[in-house]
Amino acid sequence: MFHVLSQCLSSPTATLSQARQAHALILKLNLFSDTHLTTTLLSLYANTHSLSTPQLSLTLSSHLPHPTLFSFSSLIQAFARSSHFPHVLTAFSHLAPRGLVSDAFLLPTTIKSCAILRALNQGQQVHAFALASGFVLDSIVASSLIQMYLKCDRIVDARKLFDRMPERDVVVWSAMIAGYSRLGLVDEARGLFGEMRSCGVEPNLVTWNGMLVGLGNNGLYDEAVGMFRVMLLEGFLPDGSTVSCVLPSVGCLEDVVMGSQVHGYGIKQGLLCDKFVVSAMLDMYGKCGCVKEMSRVFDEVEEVEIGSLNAFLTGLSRNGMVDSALEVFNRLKDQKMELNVVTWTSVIASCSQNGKDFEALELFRDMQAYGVEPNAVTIPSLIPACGNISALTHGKEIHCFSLRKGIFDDVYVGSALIDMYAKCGRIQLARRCFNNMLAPNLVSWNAVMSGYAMHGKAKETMEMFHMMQQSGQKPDSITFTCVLSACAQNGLTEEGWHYYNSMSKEHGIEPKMEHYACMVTLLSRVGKLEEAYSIIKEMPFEPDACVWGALLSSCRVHNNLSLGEIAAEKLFPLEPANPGNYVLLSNIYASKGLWDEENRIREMMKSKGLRKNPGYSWIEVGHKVHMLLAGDQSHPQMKDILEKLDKLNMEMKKSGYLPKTNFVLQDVEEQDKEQILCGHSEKLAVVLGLLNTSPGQPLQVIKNLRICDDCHAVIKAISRLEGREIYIRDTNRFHHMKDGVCSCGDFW
DNA sequence: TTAGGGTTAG
Repeated sequence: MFHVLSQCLSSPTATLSQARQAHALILKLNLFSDTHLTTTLLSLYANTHSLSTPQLSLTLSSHLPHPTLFSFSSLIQAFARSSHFPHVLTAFSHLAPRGLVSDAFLLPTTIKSCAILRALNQGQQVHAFALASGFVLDSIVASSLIQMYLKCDRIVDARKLFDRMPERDVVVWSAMIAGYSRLGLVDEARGLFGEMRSCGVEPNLVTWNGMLVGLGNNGLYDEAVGMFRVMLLEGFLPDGSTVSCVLPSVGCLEDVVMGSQVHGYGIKQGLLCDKFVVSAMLDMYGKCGCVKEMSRVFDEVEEVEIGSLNAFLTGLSRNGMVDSALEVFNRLKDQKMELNVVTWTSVIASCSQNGKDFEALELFRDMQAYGVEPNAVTIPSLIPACGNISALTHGKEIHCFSLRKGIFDDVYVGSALIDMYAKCGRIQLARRCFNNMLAPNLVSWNAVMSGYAMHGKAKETMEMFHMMQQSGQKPDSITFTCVLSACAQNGLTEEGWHYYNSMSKEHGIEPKMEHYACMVTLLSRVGKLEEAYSIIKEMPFEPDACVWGALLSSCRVHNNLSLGEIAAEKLFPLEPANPGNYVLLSNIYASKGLWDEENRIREMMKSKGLRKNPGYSWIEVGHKVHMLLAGDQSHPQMKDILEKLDKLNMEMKKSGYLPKTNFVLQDVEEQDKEQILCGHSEKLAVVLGLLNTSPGQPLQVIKNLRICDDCHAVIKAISRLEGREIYIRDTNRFHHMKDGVCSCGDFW
């Protein structure tokens, strides 16, 4: 019976139910005193993943009265093989109380379990034992300990052990190099690599791979690819690991030639059955913009693996093919493929980055319905969607969600929240998020400054700029875009020039297109149109549409025809299909009563098949975001909206409001002009908000075009008449209206 | 019978 049981339990095909039957038999026949049999039973339980750590402890103490070191060894190896690392540690901890002393062979497996579990404390205990027993002199024990310290981010402890080793083989050198690489300490890794060779130890594939990862992960793409070439020259044959280590760098350099060579090599060596190689290849082609090659790699894969799918989806959306990405995603979801958090996050990010904000919010709900837990990457990928559509309620919910999940000191989440609150009109909340951050980075500083700039708060933007420098954070070119645009919002020419001049002089940052665009806006808005034009003429590179657009738009504000025509002449070829530019020029003609010229531009638009971009606005009421189109009658509450607007108009007229009909630049009767003004989407959205929210509640509206003068005046009046704070975000900035006054001071 | 390396989401 004993023999049969033993054989049955040792069989590699033994199942859980067989283990249970054997267990029952062992109990019945009182065979628990046999160490070998009991150990085999426990190992089988371990392999079938059906024993919890407390159960194990209990079983060990009650049923293994006289175990030997051998029974523990085989048990520990079995647990490690079946990835039951906590069991390894439990079993190891049962040695000492039984008077058993571990041998050198048992230590590496135990230490590795500590490393995998990041169990530093237990690892240190094993280290103490290794020191006391002298096993630390064993090179395999020492390299396990080094690895354990590296996994626990204790590089100094690892290095101490490394330096004390009497002899160092290629394994331990490789481990140290990879450890430094992973922590971003590339100089140290490079140093060790050289030192190793001068000590006469030749690197192997693992050593090279460790270096390649370190270089690539730290942005040293050129050096990574260079090292890869050296490696080939020295006669090393890259394996799958090497290929997936170097491909990310090839992708970041967009080096298609190298990429295709590696691809060819991979095919020849049969490496494309390796999932890491496939996803790295997809990622590389995606980054290089080679959608066709990427799709071919994906199509040729026999079985779609989750990592490759994720790389493929990201590659598609990186190349603007969001719809294709969603189609592939939906198809595989319907085929019941198991999608993970990376897949969901990837499609959420591509939606929120490509104007599919509502879809992003829906995907976030779906992923949870599918039982996939959002993580610290999902949250900052989703938050921009709320900012984009000013969905404050949704944004706050996601903020709460992240707090509930314990994700609050993440710098990406923090920065995304700052941006979201600023875009939803709540600049104070944005600032509070910034103040709560433990370690704001450049992106966080830029987010809060861009928030202030967007709200026209130049003083606060400049204050933050100085605080940032005091904190030791260096500005980048985006920081200056924020500062300059804040100056432009407020017509602060002197300050604008000061910061503009300091860019290259004090910070070594050369002005880019957007900085010129800010300066042109700043100068031209305050009426210094000629000065703005001189800046354009002195630019060291060809101005783009933003620069000319800024000039044309100010020419429209100041009705400057001659410069407006110059700007338009440059702008039209750059953006032949942008109706806004034609509208600006035709409006300048209209404002001067030059109806023939105005007509000519309208005809030009018509012949190009262009129509004026329809104006629309969004407003969030409760959980629903409503979209209103200018002049659109389809909203179910439209009758009530127009009635309310009529009433408000009457009240405004009583208090002296005159419709600013010069902003209806069409050759129509005054009465009709007034009618057209009433249909502007931002007004409709504000009134919809008034009708559906309780008195005193603030309203926020976003508009896809710039707010017109009349809407600005009317909504200011509404804020006073109705006692509401109203936030309007147009393409340019925020208008915070309260008690009949706007935060922009009527300058925009 | 024990030690070292890899891809994909912000």
